[in-house]
Amino acid sequence: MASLLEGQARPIRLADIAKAAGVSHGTASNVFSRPEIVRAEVRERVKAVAEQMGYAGPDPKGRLLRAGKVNAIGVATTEPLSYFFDDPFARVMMAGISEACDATGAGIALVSAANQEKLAWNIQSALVDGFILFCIEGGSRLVDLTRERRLPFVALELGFQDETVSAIGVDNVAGARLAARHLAELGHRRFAVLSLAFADNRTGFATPDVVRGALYTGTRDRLAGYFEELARFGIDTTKIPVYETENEEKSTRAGLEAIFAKDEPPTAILAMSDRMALIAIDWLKARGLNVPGDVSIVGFDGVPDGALCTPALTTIAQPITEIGRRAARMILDHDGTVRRETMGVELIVRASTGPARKG
Amino acid sequence: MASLLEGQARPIRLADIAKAAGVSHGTASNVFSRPEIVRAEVRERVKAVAEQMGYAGPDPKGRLLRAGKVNAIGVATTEPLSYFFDDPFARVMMAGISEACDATGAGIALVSAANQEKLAWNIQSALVDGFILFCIEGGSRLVDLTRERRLPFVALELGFQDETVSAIGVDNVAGARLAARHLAELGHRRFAVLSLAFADNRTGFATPDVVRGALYTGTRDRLAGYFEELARFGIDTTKIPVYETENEEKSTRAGLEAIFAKDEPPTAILAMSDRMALIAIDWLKARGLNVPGDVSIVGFDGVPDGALCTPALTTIAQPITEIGRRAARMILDHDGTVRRETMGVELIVRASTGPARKG
DNA sequence: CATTTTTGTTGGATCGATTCAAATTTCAGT
DNA sequence: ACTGAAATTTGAATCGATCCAACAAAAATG
Repeated sequence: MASLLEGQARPIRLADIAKAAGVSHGTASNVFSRPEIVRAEVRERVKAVAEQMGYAGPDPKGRLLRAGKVNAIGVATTEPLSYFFDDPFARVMMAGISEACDATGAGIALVSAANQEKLAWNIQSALVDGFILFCIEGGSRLVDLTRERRLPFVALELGFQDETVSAIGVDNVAGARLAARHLAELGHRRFAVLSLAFADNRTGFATPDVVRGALYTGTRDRLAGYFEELARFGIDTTKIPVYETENEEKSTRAGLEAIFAKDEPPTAILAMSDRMALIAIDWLKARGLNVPGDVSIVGFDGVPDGALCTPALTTIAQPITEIGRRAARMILDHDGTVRRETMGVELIVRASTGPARKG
Repeated sequence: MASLLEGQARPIRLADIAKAAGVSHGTASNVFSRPEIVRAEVRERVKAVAEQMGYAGPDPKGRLLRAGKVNAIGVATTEPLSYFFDDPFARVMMAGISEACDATGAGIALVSAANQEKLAWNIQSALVDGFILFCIEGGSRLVDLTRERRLPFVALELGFQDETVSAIGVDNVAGARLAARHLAELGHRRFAVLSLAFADNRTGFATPDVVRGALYTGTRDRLAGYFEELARFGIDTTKIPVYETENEEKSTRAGLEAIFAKDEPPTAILAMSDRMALIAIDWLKARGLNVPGDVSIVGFDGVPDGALCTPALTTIAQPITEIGRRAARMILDHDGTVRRETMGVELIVRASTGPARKG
């Protein structure tokens, strides 16, 4: 008899408990979700029955459907899932998001995908109340996909002209100017820029055309900031090589090779990310060049790793954790409005920059 | 008229589309989930209606309830959520889990909680098909809580006697012996152990009583391994100080203070985690002691940071990524059986260990 | 004792989809 | 034109809970 029931292996539902305890659905539900409104005697009886039947407690699946809210926010990127645990920038950002979620008891669902179809499916089927989008490469596609879900979402890095999407980013122009001025004031006159992409899947030296047609306005703004400030020091910015990388090892090294193959190698490098800056330091050291003796470098982002490497990296620090916190809160207490926030940045002078060599 | 409808702001459901397009629920559903079985003409009509009405696509909440499967695995810990992004061990483990999830298209939900009640609630209400448990502190409570969900789960670090829970861990005894032998063969005779906790919330020197009554068998096994091997070299293990820490900065430093305040300070430290070992290196350097000149250290875990610090850490490496992968797969293709896997470990000799000082 | 309040319980409606057996339509073959 | 098989479509049942208006019983009030 018992074996017959066990053979079923059907999980026990709230309705089963109600029937067995001789109460209604409603009362059984109350025993678990609002026990205080149920008479003690009944409550105990139902609980006992539940215990004895091996009831696992109200299944969140059912509750969820009824409630409409999942109480979790999705964090999505086009990179593989491990990106969240590998990339220093992402990690600090996630710490901020975690903090806000911890505070309100919300969960975090990581969404990503190796390929395009899976990305679409994962976005479509993620059980979340909203999304935070890491817009790195292929960001525009990610935004389009997410928009179709008609859930609140925030894009990190407001690299989109599209004013209809909520976004949090930093003042790229101001940050870039800070970096450029710092180097110019140290006497540098020959520059090179390690740039992020201006559009999807680009790499190599960027022409003015490319810059003008930039899809990623974040990249464009940083370059504009560099150039504006350098121009104020009377530097001819049209001569400055700008190399687009994929913000990873290989293309960054290729960029450095190309830049230092030129006739007049730079004495200062403006890198649009700490990642590239760190790779550059490594590359220069391996080439026997001294940082900052021969070449100075300024990064962008302010990831913790920058403080630990040798020499420690001078950089433009974003308030990464705070951005994460705000992004999470934007989703958590979403009020239907589009928000676009721009955060300030800060120049942190460490050991990777120094006075330009005389001569 | 339109304004009246819009005022409702009720999200459009599949049923609305079906009605508007003049087809049944079933057909409308098929248009989205199995488009190939619907006649092209009908399919296009329904899609057009959906598009025009601004339908966001089938809501995963409904689908989920019906399907029963969430297609996501929960990773839980008693630490705050940011633990997953801060702790190097956790990060490598997550990379492994991510890999397995990416491969099958499953999602990852991070579960954690600042306080006990929230932990319970978060575990109870997490929308997942199973759990991977990071059993650090308070692991037993986490296991109890999870068991109540009656979902498949795996404990990482099989630190539980309880043979009824699935777990993946390493051969702690063998690993510890490897570490101890390495130091003994280098001529060391005076040791100290930086230990993980033997039970919840413990810290300070551990007495044999404490060790015998260990709740965490993982810790007990490592210590047993150290002692067994050292005994083979004729070392009196009863004299070896064993200090339990919370595996973080403060208590580890306190442990080092206490250990080096003793009459005959050790020339070799056996640390049960790389984290503690790294902190120890730092502490020793600040104290003017040379590693490995004055004191040798062996860690346990094999986190990437260990390779980067100075001096690079000699350690017992666990196949962390592989453990993560397996744990995820155990949940993903769960067959109802209890699995307990023990993985091998490896001694990685780097620069933090050297011959014992003469005299 | 009749009447109002308070407290506890009930059962049906609902959340938003998927599924499947049965009904219907389409179509090839004669 | 007719038949049987194949291709589509239908509509009710289901997933597992919560909510709420209505009702019943008990307690408080006049």
